[in-house]
Amino acid sequence: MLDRGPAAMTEESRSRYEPSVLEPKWQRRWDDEGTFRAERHAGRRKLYVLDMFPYPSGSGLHVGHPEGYTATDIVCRYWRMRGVDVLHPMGWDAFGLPAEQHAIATNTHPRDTTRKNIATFKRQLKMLGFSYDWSREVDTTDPAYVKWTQWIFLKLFERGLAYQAEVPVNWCAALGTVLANEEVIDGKSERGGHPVERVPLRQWMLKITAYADRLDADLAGLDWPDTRVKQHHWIGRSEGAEVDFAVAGTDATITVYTTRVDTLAGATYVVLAPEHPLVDALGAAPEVRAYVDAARRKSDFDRTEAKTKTGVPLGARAINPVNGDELPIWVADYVIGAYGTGAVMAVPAHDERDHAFARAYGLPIVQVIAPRDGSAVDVQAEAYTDDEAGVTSRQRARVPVPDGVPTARARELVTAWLVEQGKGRAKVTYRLRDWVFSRQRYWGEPIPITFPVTCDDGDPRAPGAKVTIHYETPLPVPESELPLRLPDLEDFRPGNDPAGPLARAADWRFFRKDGRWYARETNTMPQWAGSCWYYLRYLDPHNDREAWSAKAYADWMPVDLYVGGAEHAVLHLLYARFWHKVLFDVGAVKDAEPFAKLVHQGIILGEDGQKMAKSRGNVINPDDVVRSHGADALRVYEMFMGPLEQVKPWQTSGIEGVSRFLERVWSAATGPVSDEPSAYDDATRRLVHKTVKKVTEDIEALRFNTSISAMMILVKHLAGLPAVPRDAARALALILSPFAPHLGEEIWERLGASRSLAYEPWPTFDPSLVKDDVVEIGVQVNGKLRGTITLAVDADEATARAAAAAEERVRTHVEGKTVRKFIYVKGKIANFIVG
RNA sequence: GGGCGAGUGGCGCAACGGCAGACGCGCCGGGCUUAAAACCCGGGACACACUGCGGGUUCGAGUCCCGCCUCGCCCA
Repeated sequence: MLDRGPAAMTEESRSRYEPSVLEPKWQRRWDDEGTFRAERHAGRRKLYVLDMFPYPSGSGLHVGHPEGYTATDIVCRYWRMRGVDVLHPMGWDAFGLPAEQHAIATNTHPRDTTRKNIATFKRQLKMLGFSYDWSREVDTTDPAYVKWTQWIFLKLFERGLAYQAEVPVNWCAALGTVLANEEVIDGKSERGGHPVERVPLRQWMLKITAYADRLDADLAGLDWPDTRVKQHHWIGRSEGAEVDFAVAGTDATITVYTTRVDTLAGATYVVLAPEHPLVDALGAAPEVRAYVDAARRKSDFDRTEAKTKTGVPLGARAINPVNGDELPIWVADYVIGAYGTGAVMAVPAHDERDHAFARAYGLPIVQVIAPRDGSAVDVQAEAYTDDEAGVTSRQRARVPVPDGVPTARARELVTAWLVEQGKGRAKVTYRLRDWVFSRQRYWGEPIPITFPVTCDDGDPRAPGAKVTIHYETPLPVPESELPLRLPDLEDFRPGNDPAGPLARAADWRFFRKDGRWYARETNTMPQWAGSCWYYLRYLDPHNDREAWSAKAYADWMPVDLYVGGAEHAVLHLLYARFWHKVLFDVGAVKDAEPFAKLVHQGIILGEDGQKMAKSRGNVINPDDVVRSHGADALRVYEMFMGPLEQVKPWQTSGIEGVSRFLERVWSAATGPVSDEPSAYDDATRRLVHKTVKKVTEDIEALRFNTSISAMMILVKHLAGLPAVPRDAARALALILSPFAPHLGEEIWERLGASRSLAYEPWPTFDPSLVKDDVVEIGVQVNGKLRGTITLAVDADEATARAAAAAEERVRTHVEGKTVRKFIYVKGKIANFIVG
């Protein structure tokens, strides 16, 4: 390995490549000179290149972070050299559970932990030489930032998009906290295995469903990978109908939602969720009570994923509006109360789940759809679910649907009939649910809402005071009072009060205004909140009068390139788009969409091909790699591993290869350099131009691995020359600099420059030098390669044919046969078709 | 079960429908060296076969189309 001892200053080692010396030197220079401060210049193009900002965890940077960050850095450095104004900022997504848990475990304030972690992350990112404009750094936990997150919440609140609702949550009494669905396994807490109950809890909700259509439709205009499709599925728009079933002998009505109203005539029973209000009214039998109680203890996941669906008959009957059939009403927990209407019509002939349930409980199966091609199906044995190929059959109902109508058309007819009869209506539903926006946690943005309080004893802060908080009357905190800061708590534990730890800060929670008492909301925002709009704060990070100015917005938005992990494909990217659209409606932003182009970097696996994890002991630490090989080597290696979007395993031997390449660059560019025109021979000149072309095109297409391979070829050639032409060395320094910026700068300086190359014009290539005059092409006989010939790139067909025919191995395959056809593609191939 | 993506040397991976395996790793041989490391040079030939499997389109398919298998991610 490289010797980094004091011997570094000896005469002999002066010309050695020492990243540990030159990398900090250039980082300091960029800092001191403010090289990467983003500024707009009249008449120039702009480019906003955004990285997903990290959560500053205690374990520091991971080798996965520099992958996307190096890619965007290359793009930024390249376009700056092409004369484009570039905005490339970085910040911290610093609220969140890990810091809070660490705080609980070590009894340190999350603010201190967060500050320390940010310092570590920042040191590590600087060590890698990324060209961020650090003057725009944002921290989601900074009160100056929280102020505007809260301001956006108030905008949502004003527009009726933030509301309170009783939502069943996973409450674990033993842990004294609410758990996420992923934290509940088999009705027990993931940690500790304590029982978890579904209890309704007052929550803040964001009405993202109001934007479902726009979020779906606007995906079409985005230059995004398959993430677009994922979001489309996640939103899950479906067009269906609500159908009203009267309950026989009562005034009650059961409304069901279905996407297959064409099968309505085939409904043979109706199922209510255990939570459905009619269950209490219709089913007093003890076995119904017991069933409903048992269902209450199961999670939605367990209920819908259970292999065998269970249910109990209620005894009551519902009337099918389409044909007057009386259908038994069942209660089954695979129907979820919070979904749709909490009731479904069951058509066992044409739905697999209903079919299984009908078979299990001996319910009738009636076919009303058949294959268009007339082939027979046995719905008693198996549900016939093909919607595309189905047509109505034996509907035997009063609706105007004859047999043989395609299902889609049948839905229109049945829906129209229901509307006419006042027994149903068309309805669009979404898989997307409204967003539960509150957390019963300490380390998050306080929700800027207060509630009136009535308190018999005068001061609600007094221990044991009898306090009524009027949650039904939420009042926004005035904008002038933002930011609403977190109180300093000693104890961050989520106590046995589902209202969260902030409820214990009585002095913070209760306050008096104009002689009346009020209580603050004690829920905090989820970690997503800060990341929903950080890309906007970068535009104008120090503005204390508004979240960002209109001018700053016009200068840089929208984001031209957004790079980050695919794990955020749905939630973060959907939430951010939602907020952006709300801000659009508020008039605060001018584009319907924030992120024009999106790329997900592939994750880096450990050397064993497994996901990196401390428990597997296969984690590569960037600090170690920089210490042993330097930041430039880490950057170049991560880009050389393979395509950016691909999942790739780390190979320590691979980074050694890249290190060798950088050393060869160093010795070629710092060895003998010639200004003699004769030293710049034609072959070298052509190779330089070809390499410039390849690297230019590859950077624009984000194909970094192949541009590095092209530079390796160039360097190998230059290293074999007695003296490297200065212009060739300068070109190399420039095209290498986005990848290995420290090395690029150092060579550039040693070649005689006095200024950073960060804004040096990107080298151009001469198309005539890139094209070879003479090429070697393959010669095939009947499509099989039989030899190669060398000829002028634009040689005509006759010349090519003569040369090809003269080739020894070609001749032996052609001789004695009739050439029926000769195919010649200039510069590509020659092919004899013989018969 | 559904959606999307990917299968190419020992490994990471290259190949506008046109000489498959660029570049790197590893391996083998050689040079330098007393020796080793580092470094430098060279090699993986010829014919046949060959880009997960089976079909198809084409003068020509790793690449396009159809079916299948395996793996990965997301959803259920």
